[in-house]
Amino acid sequence: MEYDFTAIEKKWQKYWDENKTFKTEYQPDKPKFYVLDMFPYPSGSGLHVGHPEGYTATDIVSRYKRMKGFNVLHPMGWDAFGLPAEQYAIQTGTHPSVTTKQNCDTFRRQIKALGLSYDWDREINTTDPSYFKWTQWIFSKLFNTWFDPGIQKGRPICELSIPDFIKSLGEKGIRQYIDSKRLAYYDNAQVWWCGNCKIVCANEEILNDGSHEKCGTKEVVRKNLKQWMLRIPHYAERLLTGLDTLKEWPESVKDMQRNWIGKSTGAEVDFIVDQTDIKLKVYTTRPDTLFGATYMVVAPEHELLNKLVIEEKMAEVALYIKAASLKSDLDRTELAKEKTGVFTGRYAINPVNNEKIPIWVADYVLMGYGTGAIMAVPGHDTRDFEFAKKFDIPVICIMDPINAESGLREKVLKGEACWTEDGEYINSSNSENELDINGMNKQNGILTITNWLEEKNLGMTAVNYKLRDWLFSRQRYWGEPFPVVHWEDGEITLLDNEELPLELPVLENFQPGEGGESPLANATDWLVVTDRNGRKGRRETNTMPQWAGSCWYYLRYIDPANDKVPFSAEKEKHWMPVDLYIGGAEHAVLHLLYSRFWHKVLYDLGIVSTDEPYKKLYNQGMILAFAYETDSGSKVPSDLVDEKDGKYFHKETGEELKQIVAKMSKTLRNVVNPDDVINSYGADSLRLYEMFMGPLDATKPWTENGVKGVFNFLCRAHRFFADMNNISNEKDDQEVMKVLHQSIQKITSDIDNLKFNTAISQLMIFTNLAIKKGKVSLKTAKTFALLLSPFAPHLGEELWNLYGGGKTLSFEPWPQFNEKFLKEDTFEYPISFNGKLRFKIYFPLNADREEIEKVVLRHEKAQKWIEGKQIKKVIVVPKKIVNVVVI
RNA sequence: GCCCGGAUGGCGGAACUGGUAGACGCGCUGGACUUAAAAUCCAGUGGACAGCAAUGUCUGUGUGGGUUCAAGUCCCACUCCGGGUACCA
Repeated sequence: MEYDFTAIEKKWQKYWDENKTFKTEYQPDKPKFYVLDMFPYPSGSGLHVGHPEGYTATDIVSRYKRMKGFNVLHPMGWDAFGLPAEQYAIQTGTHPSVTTKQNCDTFRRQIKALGLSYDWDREINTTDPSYFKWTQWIFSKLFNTWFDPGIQKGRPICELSIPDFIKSLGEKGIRQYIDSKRLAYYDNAQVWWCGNCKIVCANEEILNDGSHEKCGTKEVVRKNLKQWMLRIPHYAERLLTGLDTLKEWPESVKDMQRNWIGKSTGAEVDFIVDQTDIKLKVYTTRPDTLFGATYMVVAPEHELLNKLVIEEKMAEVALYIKAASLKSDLDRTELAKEKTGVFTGRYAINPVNNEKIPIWVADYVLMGYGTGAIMAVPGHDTRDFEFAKKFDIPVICIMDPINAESGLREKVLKGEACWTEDGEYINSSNSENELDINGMNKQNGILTITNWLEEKNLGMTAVNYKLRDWLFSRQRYWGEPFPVVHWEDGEITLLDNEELPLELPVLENFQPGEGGESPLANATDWLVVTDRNGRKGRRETNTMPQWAGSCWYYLRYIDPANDKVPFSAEKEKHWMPVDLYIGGAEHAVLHLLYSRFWHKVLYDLGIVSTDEPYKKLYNQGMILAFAYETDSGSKVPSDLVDEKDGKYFHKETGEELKQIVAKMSKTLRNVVNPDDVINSYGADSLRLYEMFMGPLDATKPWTENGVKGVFNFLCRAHRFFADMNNISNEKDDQEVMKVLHQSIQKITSDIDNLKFNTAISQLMIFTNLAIKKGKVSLKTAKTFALLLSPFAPHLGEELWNLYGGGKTLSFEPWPQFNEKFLKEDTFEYPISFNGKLRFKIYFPLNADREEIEKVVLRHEKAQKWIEGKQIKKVIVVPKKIVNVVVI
């Protein structure tokens, strides 16, 4: 009987589809399990083999949990807004919604061909107005929320109390005050603009060398445009501390988020500017190095800069500011770049010793972090050191690197090298103001000086975060429209909830508007609004970024058809949090941080019931492919490569090539298409292979032979288990029962730990034994079908059906292992001498140490190792090992 | 530079809280079936050495040290590879 995988897979996919086998009903009395995939962007090129990896993993867990009696929520949908469909529209005039629909259809067909147990009735699409209605609704919530730092909580804007001095400013002042507190606000911000494409780009589209990834030109500049921003830094502390509660997240992801949030503790210190009444505030993490400060730097954008500069330096400084403003952030931060700067002609007074230090302007200080001004300590900060060396500014060593190697220590003490580590302070006292930290270490120094600053009212402890406001608008057509009107008098109002969704206008011209505006600027009818009083307004032409839809989609799956509210509160309470979330590591920071941020806001507003959305997170690894390169490192497309005796040669030049592992790419011609794999080996083989390749989180290269290997296993399994001649009425022998129950135990715990590769190897071990035995009982064969089914569901169902098990095995109870079959009464002890294994002896499990020791030492084979030596001791580890130590 | 992660046969990878390294699969070798091949089945397979052989000895988890009766696993130093991030004061 042949393994006709195509027929089997079609048959069961049709069955699941028609019977809605995996439709999830709301059953509050049953334990729930919510398994989520990071939903895909449906690109035009269809599924690649990377997609099924995560999807198969979650599918295995879903099927397993169903059999374990859980009510499983396992949905799929489309993150379908995005640039490619819009660019295609610019080129061809095809509306993005048409392209999007086609792509979704392809993705759905391909995903269904994998036999994944999604509840397709819950399918969502971020471009669907019935979906983005609620994305807009959440935006309104963000707009109408402020963060109360006192209780570290988001609150409705109507609960914001207005200070009296603001009230006295009148309506406009009040409005400005309120706007300055909203989590969503509208303000000038810099964006990337590609002069070649005449389009605004996202940060991630700008490559490290400053070129635009789409067109390759370097005509990318910064432009100042009015933008929507979200005040995510207000939630920095919550987002940070929340990480500690996520016990089932990979440490690496949490570390990346911590780094991204970038909390640092230090002090703000006020410096008086000599001969002025200006106070210059700096932020430093090293207030202990104040005695070593030999100059100060302010960022070119610093608001006090113009007031600071002395007359004679005005022109030079103005020139410098101009030059800096033309540089992109990238130029400014490019490594190995020579530092630049200009002296302002002004001096500041160092509060610890009243010495005058020059104030410079330099673009290595960024306006967006801290106070935009620093005290520079070249002796103990590498950047300041570089700058000081270049401009001949004195370097004072105030910390003796007592543990450094002597040559370096000499240099540091002379100010010829920079030392940033711990040591012992020197030159750090001033008797006039009773400050002395000489001899202390870094930790005490920081503490002492900070206390001193606070006492003297010169500074205070301060905390800073690297996390910046989130630029939340894109100058694009194919995104969620903002439910916003800009009125001619400057007021911004939101649409009423009843007016949502605000749909996109139908356009024929998708070219960007003038001056960096989105194509929506062309939709004049849609754009202009007039209110009841004849006041004219204009809709927002920006749209939301792609992150918006993916920030909350896991909530919509809970109640996808609800048109009254985004989701019912009762159902939300039942299903949340997501129990298992699997996706690529590329979303470790942005998507997961943004999504956590929105969730926390919704939580504060009482809209969701949990503080964190995702209980367990797991990153699947990337699937790579073999590629080939010449000695000089140039890549050779895979179809130009011949293999001979494990070596690789260029088909045309005959040159020997190196096999390397690389990302699949069209240019390397090593892309594997899941459709092809399914046609040749079936979906079960594809699923099984992707899980068998290695640990789920590892990056691993695809090999055709590997697929053949698991295909071969499924053929063997089918040949044996689908042949009723091999299924007997008799009881299985002890060995079969033992391995069967070992398999149940191992596969169960492996699925719980997402170790699918070893679970599959156990299925193979059992199959090998069954084939060797020639017959197994019906009960055992049924158990095997159940164990196999999460991994290879089509074959699992087919066997189950063959054994007369009923309609579908999807809700059959998961097999339980019985300890009694695993019990052994003897153990084969490895006997080692001085740690080296020499031979083995069986002992009954209840044999005591003395007895084992006696038998081992008397054993014939032992004499060889004992002879002429002294037995120092004998170590017996029950059920593990015996080690005889001789000298 | 900084922060993570990794390195085990020809290849992908196993190895519980330190206790028989190399499970399972691929590849390879030999054999059976076949006119032949494919498919299938059986056996072998880290390396070196000795032996006709069963077998035996040595060696072996990136490198160098250490702890331990015992180290792939723990500690210290280093090399290489992958990911993230970068004038964040």
